[in-house]
Amino acid sequence: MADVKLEDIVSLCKRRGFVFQASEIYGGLAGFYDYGPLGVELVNNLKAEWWKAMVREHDNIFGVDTAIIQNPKLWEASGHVAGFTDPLVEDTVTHKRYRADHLADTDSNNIEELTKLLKDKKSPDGNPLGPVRTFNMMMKTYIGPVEESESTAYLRPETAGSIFTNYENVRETMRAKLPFGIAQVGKAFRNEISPRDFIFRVRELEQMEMQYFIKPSDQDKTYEDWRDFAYKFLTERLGIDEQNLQWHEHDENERAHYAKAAHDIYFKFPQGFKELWGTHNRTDFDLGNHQRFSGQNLEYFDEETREKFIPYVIESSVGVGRMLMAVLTNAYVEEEINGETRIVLKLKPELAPYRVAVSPLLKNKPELVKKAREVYDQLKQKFGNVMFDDNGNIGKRYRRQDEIGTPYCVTIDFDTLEDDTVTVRNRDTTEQERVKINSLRNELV
RNA sequence: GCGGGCGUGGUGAAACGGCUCUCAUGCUAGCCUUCCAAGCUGGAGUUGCGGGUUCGAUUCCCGCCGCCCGCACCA
Repeated sequence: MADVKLEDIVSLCKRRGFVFQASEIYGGLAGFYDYGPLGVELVNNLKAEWWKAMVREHDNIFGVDTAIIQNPKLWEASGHVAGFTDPLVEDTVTHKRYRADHLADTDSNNIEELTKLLKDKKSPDGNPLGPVRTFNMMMKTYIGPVEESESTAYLRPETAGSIFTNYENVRETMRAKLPFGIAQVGKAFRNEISPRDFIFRVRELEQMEMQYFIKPSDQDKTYEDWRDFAYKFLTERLGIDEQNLQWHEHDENERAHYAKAAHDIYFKFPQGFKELWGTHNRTDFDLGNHQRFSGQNLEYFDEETREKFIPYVIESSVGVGRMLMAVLTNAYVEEEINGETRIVLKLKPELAPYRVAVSPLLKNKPELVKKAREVYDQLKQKFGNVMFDDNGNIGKRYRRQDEIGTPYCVTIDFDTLEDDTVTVRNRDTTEQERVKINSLRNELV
């Protein structure tokens, strides 16, 4: 089928209650989005699936949920205060912005030093440069009611930081031995210069991250394993087509300050192949820095070899919003049915906002409605996410469910009253099957 | 942040310096309907925000906000 357009996804999200612009009635706020009733269901399903695969199915991976605001020293140790506070200069003619340290060809972040170095330099376009200014990508806030510099804190720019600071706590309380992992799902905040592409690049995002602590000698094998895990999760658990996925290895220039190696899985978003899930070898960068900055001993003692060392870390990191967008894009299909176009979300049944919709064939026959309500109540107990719909005609209801990805529609007709059977209509094939009410629980999988 | 384009019911579109801003679809109420958006009769719902020009602005001008594209950025 033709490539999915971004506007199709945006329109569907709005129309059907997946994603709304934040503060929409006030004109919105760039880089912020809200999940609607269906979006939150789908997102919760995605997170639950990840948590299950990552935490529940691994004996040696433990979950945490840490504070969004941490001691600011954490971000000094992590390199974010330095790495996020980019010194920028502006071309006074074209108003293009450049990294001052790049133009000056230095590692320094010092404003005075950079100003000195760039004093007689021109921009790449040959124009004079404006003053060097810092641009901090971390969102600042204040602790306490008074805005004093002493009370400055940051909203976390990633969830990984506070996993590292809990490394020792988790190791100790869970009596964990290497290798083991710590996983977290949570919000992070970044002052993106220009948020773009709907929910792809945003200023408030939710991450699903896992940091796997290992012996340095295991780094290559473990790195490979977690790359496999990510790929399998996307294809097998989320049903994403392989043709929509691509591997991308970071070269030296692309890598984050903490990473020795980085592989991303790219997904074919409406705006092209873009980063979805990263696997990084962070080495002992983080724990090493935290040991140095905090003065706390974070070494691991290996009973077998009687050695002490700082564990290496392999990170697996994926954004919830991007995963949602990928799943929607992957599932979005427009197809011909009886000469008309229908939009259908071919979501895996476990992920769909509603597992099943229940309808009486006709609305103006009380005995059908009553029976349909009974079936609805039963299924509701089993699945929880069940919708009742008796508005309009039956075809209209089917199409409505198609568009929100409900895999099954159960219809109660006059035969139901005689023999307790219903029709189960399949979203993808549109075919119907006659099924006993008692066996419905097992059919709708 | 720079440059360009755009902003009209929920969605997708049309029109206009003035007359009740139009259409489709969706939503909704009633009727009808024995399986794929049928039909009939009703209903609610729109010019992003602020200012200016004007007798009068959704239309023209300015600012802001937002969205999309390109550049830069993406730890």
